[in-house]
Amino acid sequence: MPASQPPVPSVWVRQRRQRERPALSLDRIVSEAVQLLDEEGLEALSMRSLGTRLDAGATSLYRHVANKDELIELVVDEVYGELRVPSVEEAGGWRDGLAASAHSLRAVILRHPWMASVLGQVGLTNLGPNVMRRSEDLLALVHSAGFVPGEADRAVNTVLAYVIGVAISEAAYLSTLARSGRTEQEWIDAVRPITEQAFENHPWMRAEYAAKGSGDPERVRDEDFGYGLDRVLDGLQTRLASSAG
Amino acid sequence: MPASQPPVPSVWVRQRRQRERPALSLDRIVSEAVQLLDEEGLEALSMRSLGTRLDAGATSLYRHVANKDELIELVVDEVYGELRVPSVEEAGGWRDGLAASAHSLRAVILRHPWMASVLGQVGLTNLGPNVMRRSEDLLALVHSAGFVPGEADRAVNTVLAYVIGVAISEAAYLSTLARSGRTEQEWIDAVRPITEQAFENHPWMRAEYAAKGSGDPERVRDEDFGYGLDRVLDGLQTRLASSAG
DNA sequence: CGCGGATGCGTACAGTGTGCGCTAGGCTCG
DNA sequence: CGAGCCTAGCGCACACTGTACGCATCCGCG
Repeated sequence: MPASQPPVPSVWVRQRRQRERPALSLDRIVSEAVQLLDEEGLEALSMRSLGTRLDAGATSLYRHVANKDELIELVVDEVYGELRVPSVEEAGGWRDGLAASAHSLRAVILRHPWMASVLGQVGLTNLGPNVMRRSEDLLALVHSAGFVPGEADRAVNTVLAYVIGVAISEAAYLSTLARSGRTEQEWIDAVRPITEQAFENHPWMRAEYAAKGSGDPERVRDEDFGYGLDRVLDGLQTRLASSAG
Repeated sequence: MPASQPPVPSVWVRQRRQRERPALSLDRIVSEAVQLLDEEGLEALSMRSLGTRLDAGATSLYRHVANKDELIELVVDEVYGELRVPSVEEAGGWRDGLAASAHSLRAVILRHPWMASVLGQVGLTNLGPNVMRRSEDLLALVHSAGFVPGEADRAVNTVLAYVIGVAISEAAYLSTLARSGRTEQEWIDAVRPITEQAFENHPWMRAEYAAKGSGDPERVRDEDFGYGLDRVLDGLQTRLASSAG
């Protein structure tokens, strides 16, 4: 018998059933990971910190997850589950349905800004069960609009790509903002001199900057997003009209 | 005098001017970092590995760069410098000019697939000198189309968001493909049974999959990208027509 | 010739993902 | 009821990360 012994070898001392919380499980791991990411951001997620939150050792997680990358794939799919895709009937038309889905996806990503840093790392996002469900619903939506198989997924992907492109930039901005610990207004004030100096030789940018004015930044982002989304949906509608005629 | 001495204290032994390569400089650091990233991917970039490539110690880099995040900001801006934005005259119209810029941006990101993982982390991409130059050119382009200040940047951002959304997904896919060490066809064959089983309860997805057929995957991606880009540009054109009328 | 500022580097520290082999509890089979 | 196995969990160890600190060296100036 090796040298290590419990301090006092007695039944009364031996700690039994110390886990009052339910045992480790994939679900518990994934949902705790999402919470940790939401609260403390991507770089705060380590196997050790996640283990601690679950009253477990770091390496215990590896009984349920092959490695950290796999954990992240699971987390991404979990979050995609929050996406809401209405049926044509609920939405009252394919266009409103697509618009609602787009707004929902943007909201999901902004609710979990770390998604921005992670979306570019995950290869086969498309195979997760939640992602597949939502994709199926989106395809049904655009099919009802009149897009035929072979074109329907192109239509869906056009909208998704736009939303992801916008949301990733926004999320990256909001993440650095959060890390800075300042309010958005403080941040803007701090950056203003730098940007204005950078506009020195860029008259068009200065003009845009001036035209945008000093409204509520969040409202500006919302409206900018809506503007582009309308253009994308217009483009799809044009396509439908011309191929139907 | 402390204990450490050169092995043989003599002028003839002392190594002098051992650096034949030019001294460390920001430019050299950034461009070597881009090369390293292109050749070995994002997770191969460490301060130590980059230092070694430059015949320098890891910590020497910190004389030129505040930290790794700043290095990455610089690298991103450097790569954005590869973007080509034609003038209206060169392109023969705003629409072709925007399309060419979009194709160029996609090509840049696919040439440097690690950009996908990094775009979501970099906050103020917009302040880099190269990014600002390209943005200014893009604004000039859409202004020539008839977009007024306050709307021009929305038009530009709509296109950019679409391109970034598409390219990020593609780049993430291509990165995992590269890491797998297989050819794309091998990869597709390996994944096929999984996807087909996943399509079990997803008839629309199966229909799309079938309609897409088994063409050259790269060509399919190119055409898919072109399809969405046409829709986005259509949407912008519609907007121009209606606001002009 | 001397000196001061810039540049590079060696060491060190805290923290990372994860492979390996042990332990102990719950299950099944005799 | 007992024996054995299966598995979840854990402690340790390893190679590696970003980077703070202080010393050594060099270049250009007076």
